[in-house]
Amino acid sequence: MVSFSDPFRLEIIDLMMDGEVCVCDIMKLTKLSQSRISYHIKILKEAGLISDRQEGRWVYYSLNKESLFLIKEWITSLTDYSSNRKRCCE
Amino acid sequence: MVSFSDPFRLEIIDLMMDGEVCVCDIMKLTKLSQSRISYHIKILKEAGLISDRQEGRWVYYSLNKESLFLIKEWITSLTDYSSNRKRCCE
DNA sequence: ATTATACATCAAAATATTTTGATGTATCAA
DNA sequence: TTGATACATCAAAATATTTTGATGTATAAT
Repeated sequence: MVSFSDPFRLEIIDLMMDGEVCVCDIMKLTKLSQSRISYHIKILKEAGLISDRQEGRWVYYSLNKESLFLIKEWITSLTDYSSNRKRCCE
Repeated sequence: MVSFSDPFRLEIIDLMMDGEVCVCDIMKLTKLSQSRISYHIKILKEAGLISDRQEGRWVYYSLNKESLFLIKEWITSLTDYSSNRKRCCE
């Protein structure tokens, strides 16, 4: 969740919408430097948001649908639970 | 989205799960200082994630279900769009 | 009117994150 | 085996966020 906290990471996530991308794809599409992209990729990966698959010299990254689903479930739980606490500071 | 980026904000959000809370509630439940809480509240508010309602000296905060729903929709759009891009760097 | 409570805001300090540029590793092609 | 490509990693610098403690504002109780 905390790894959503950077606008460039959101951009990278958006790029993965329509499938796998490699760092070089992201470079071309965003004009970010390679090490900068690798840095953000690493954070997304550590958060479990993306998966990787190596193929020769390339590493293909894609969204981890399962972890995105878990986040949706968390958000749902936030709003579905309902009570009517009114008082405060008693 | 970017405002989810702090663990204390996530904690505050969780406290709002079961309804309205005031800053003093959050103080008691988290042991964070008042100004610290106000700071995070402000960020959540600016992001549209929470709504506020004043009642006398108290300000009651609650989750903005609509904005949470929009985030869920965004996440859904990330995973629902599907193609089979395979090539890279051509 | 005075005091207390609830919360907001501010500037400075503390801390954390991000960016950069260099270097490292693995794979592949010639 | 040499050189090029794709990407990872690192340390230092740049930048951004967060925390703290003080002060400010509004409401309400005495």
